Amino acid sequence: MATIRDVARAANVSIATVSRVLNGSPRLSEDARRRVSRAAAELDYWPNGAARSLTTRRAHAFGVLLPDLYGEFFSEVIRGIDHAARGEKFQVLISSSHANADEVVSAARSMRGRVDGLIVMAPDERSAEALDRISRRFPVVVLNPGFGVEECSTVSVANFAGAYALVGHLLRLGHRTIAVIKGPPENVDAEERFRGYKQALGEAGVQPTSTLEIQGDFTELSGYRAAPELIRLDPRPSAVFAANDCMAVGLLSALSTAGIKVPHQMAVAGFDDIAIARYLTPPLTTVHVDAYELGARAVRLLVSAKQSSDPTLCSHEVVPTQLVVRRSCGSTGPREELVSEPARAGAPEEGGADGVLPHSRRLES
Amino acid sequence: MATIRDVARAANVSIATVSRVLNGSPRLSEDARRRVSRAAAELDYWPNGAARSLTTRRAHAFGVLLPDLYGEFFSEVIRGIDHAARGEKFQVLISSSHANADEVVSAARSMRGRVDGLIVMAPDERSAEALDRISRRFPVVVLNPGFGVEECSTVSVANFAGAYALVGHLLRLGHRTIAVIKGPPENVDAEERFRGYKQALGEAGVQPTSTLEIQGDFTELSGYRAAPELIRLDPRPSAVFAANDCMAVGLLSALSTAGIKVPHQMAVAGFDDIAIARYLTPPLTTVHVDAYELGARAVRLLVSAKQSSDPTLCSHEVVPTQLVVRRSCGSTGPREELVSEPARAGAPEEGGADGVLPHSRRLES
DNA sequence: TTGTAAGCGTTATCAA
DNA sequence: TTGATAACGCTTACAA
Repeated sequence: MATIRDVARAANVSIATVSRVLNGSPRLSEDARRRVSRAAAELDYWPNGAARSLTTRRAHAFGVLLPDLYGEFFSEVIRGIDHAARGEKFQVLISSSHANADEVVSAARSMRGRVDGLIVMAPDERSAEALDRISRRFPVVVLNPGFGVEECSTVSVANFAGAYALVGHLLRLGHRTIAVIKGPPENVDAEERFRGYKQALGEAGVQPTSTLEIQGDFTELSGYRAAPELIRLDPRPSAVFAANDCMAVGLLSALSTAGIKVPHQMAVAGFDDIAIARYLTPPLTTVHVDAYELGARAVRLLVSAKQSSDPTLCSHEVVPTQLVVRRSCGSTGPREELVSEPARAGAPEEGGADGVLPHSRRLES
Repeated sequence: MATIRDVARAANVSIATVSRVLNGSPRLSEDARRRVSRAAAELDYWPNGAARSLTTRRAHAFGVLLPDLYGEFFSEVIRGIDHAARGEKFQVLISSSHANADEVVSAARSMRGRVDGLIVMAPDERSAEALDRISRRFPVVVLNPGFGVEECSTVSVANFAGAYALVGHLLRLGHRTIAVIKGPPENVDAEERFRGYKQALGEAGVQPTSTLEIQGDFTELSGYRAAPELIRLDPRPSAVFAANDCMAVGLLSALSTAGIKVPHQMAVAGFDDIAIARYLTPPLTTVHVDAYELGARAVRLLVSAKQSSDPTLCSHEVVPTQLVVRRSCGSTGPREELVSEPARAGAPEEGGADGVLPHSRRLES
């Protein structure tokens, strides 16, 4: 493989000149420029990125550390990151499946010298110390941390506000006995969504009832299993808020088997707005989480941190969620205004598929 | 940031010794080992990857070049790659949204020195020359190439076999007038699926009828628009093979609106087995494409190429597809044996969601 | 068993 | 405007 030395030799100049030409430095004779360009093209010279980043101390790359890569959420986050990074001419180094804080640190460690910054999604609440260690060496943006993060920037999902808005919607539809299927106990998203639920009920003057709070774990199965419990309740809830769409899917399936009509006998709402939500029977009212935006903002934060005068300064952003009203909760008196969903950010135009898809209404929260 | 020199100074040894200890070289005094480990820990020394790969000439990373990152297919490919790479202690450098061959080459170029091999999905058929250029500098595995690739290894999806098996299934169900909604004209997956369709019909002695071959473009909308055409046909087809699931979704939606019962009045089948396929009404019979495996195999190929005696030797693998029988095509006489779907490779256990999901039958092809 | 020193392929700082 | 040459931080002969 040709190196800068080979090009220099072929062009009959020094390696310094080759470097200058290739990096577009001013103050170069047209002659040198021509000779170097020609030699580089002839040898099909590809500069070595490792050598370059060793001297310049920048890698033109971001690292991404995730607990998992499974499911739409993570793939959308990645897509947002990739897209934004590409716009900034940065590459993306991915490392996923980190089950605990130690793995995150070791992955970050192995990226030393290869990335200019890190986007991290912490696997659990005990990662605070890990983040601290990492952020001493890299600019770091933490995605949706579930704990207080001081030393680095964060981008979070508006879980609380989303749940609050959704339950508010249910209340406005006239529901007063609203059950909830909670997410896993230690999960921060789950906790925030539950807080939003409580808050909305509290403000509406609805008494909290612990029997209406069913423990789930974000799986379809746990939603399925919640059904008999819900049906048995007295008074039976007229609406159920599943803390994520997967559980709503399981619940709908079980209710359908049990012959309970949705939304007439029981309204069902979810959270996340996964792809299948609109194809369910009935289409699921839920809260849209913009994972793409989460990733894209993280990149922007990282870029602006590098350019700012005080790189240690950190900001905390919250990506808003959107209430997506479909048919699983019925409608308020008069027919609702139907608004088609906007295309996903950065998604390829799907040629007016709007005409095909179930309509829905969106409200930012 | 501490460098190897700082560690050497603190441990009172030479940098060579530090390097040896950190890389686990044998023939070292316990004393040196202890002192170096201690100093490294104390300084929280993180080796510089760029420097390391500059000297060792290996980066412990693979590059991934994709046309897009949108949709389940690509995210599953990435997941397969990431998972397999992690098993081999390799990192993954991603670059997507390449619209043409030039962009692919320039992305590959920018990865020089930073990766040990490349997994490439070519954006179009004119990429052959680009691949040639790239494979002169890296070991390359091409994902699902639509053209003959000699100079590097490939992993492909069994599009032909999948379509052949699916149409065979329709024929066995007694269908003789089977329409097809084709994919975009230049698309290789689309072509292969169409070939499989033709072949199956041909072998069954069914005359090809050009009016049964409707042009689509893989979008939901094109499937939707195919419906009136199909309904108007005389004789009306008793089954339709949509060359991908998106088009099947659009078609189902249109047929439902038109009041045509699926599968009784018209059977519908798709290809890809996207996540929503099993949630459609009725659940869609389709062909499962294992994108995860596609990615994972690419990594394995790359790894084995590096270890083989002749790294220029290349192999061509085909990932089999699976016929997934759900309810959109009806059933053969006696009730079909119902077999639940296996978990996705490498996916987290979803705790027996089998009980919740629509059942389906799978056959490898 | 350890240290010295020569790279790896760039960029950047001097002089010229 | 150009060319030597010294970094950058590491690994690895080769010597000791």
